[in-house]
Amino acid sequence: MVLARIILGLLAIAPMTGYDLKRHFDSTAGHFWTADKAQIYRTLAKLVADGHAAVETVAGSGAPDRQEHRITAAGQAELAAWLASEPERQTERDPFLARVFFGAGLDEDGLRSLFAGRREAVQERLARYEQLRAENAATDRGARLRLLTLDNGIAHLRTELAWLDAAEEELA
Amino acid sequence: MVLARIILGLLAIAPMTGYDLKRHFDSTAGHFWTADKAQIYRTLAKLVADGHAAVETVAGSGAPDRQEHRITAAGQAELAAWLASEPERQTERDPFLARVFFGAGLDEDGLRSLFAGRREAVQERLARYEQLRAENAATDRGARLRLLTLDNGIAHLRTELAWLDAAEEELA
DNA sequence: ACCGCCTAGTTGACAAGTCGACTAGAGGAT
DNA sequence: ATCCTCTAGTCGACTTGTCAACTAGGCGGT
Repeated sequence: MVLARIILGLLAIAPMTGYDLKRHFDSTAGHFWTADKAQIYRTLAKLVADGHAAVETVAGSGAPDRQEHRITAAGQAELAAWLASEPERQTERDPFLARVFFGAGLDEDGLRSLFAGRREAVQERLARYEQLRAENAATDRGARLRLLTLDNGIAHLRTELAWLDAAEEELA
Repeated sequence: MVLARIILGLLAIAPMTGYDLKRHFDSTAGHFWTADKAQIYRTLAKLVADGHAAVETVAGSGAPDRQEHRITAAGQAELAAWLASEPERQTERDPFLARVFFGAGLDEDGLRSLFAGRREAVQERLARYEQLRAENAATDRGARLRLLTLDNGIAHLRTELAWLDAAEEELA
């Protein structure tokens, strides 16, 4: 389960609650993984059950109590083993491209709005990533690697925009 | 369920068996969707149950009998409705980038082989896509749209290679 | 004669992910 | 006073996807 390893990785950066993790998946880690909060909490429980993480309840001042999870030595070993293992093969799944692939079933207007919607979504994402990019500096090797993945996202979003330009021109 | 719509779309191009569909997901449609054969057969059964597709057993000459599925009028309507509906938002999930994100947990050699493996996988894919691209001509609007999605894959793979160059140089 | 591969499909057990509802207190706005 | 949002977490039902095993006949090679 990749999610479990990613959570371990995040816990290795700093101890966190499920809520914190969810925010990471919605921001800093969002460009390479997404996760439902129910799934996050269940995975955290499993990590604790497996001895890869430990919980500590921290009384919240004002806010609810926090269930802080921190990675254990066993978790650290597990994370290292995963990093060194054979990468899982990626399963491409892009519903937008699927729609384009069958786009012959749409009229000109339908296609146009399909592309327009994509363009908007991509631009929005790109703006977010560039913002993030500007806010962070590559202080050490870890930060540099994390920024590299963000640069990867940015590069692909730009490629997508360029492809949209070409596609719309070809269909015009 | 996106898979059901994609299968409908493929059946709209030509009647097919589950086996044929699997081959499509492993080749022509592989750059935007993948599917397990068990899932394909179950989805086909559901499409038939919903009246979106009809089965016809064709005696195989030599080979086993073929369960040819063809799209029905109701299926065609369903497909058209999906194409015109709001696109589902994409869930980015890239285990390779996840590994890079936590790459600080790897030594120089580990990182190098991670990138090298990715480069190899990307180059292989790119070669396959370019082969496919060369084999197909844009005869009509449908074919042109299908080729556009392939071009999308090619563009992103090239971007990935360029990013790998930059990343390896930065880490060198 | 036997092995392995291709076509074609089925089944069961599981793993992973999604959705919505629900609890609960604090703080801010109307 | 009431409502909304944020933080924090839990639960159940459900959908989707994955893995491995299994059937079964035909074809080609050794």
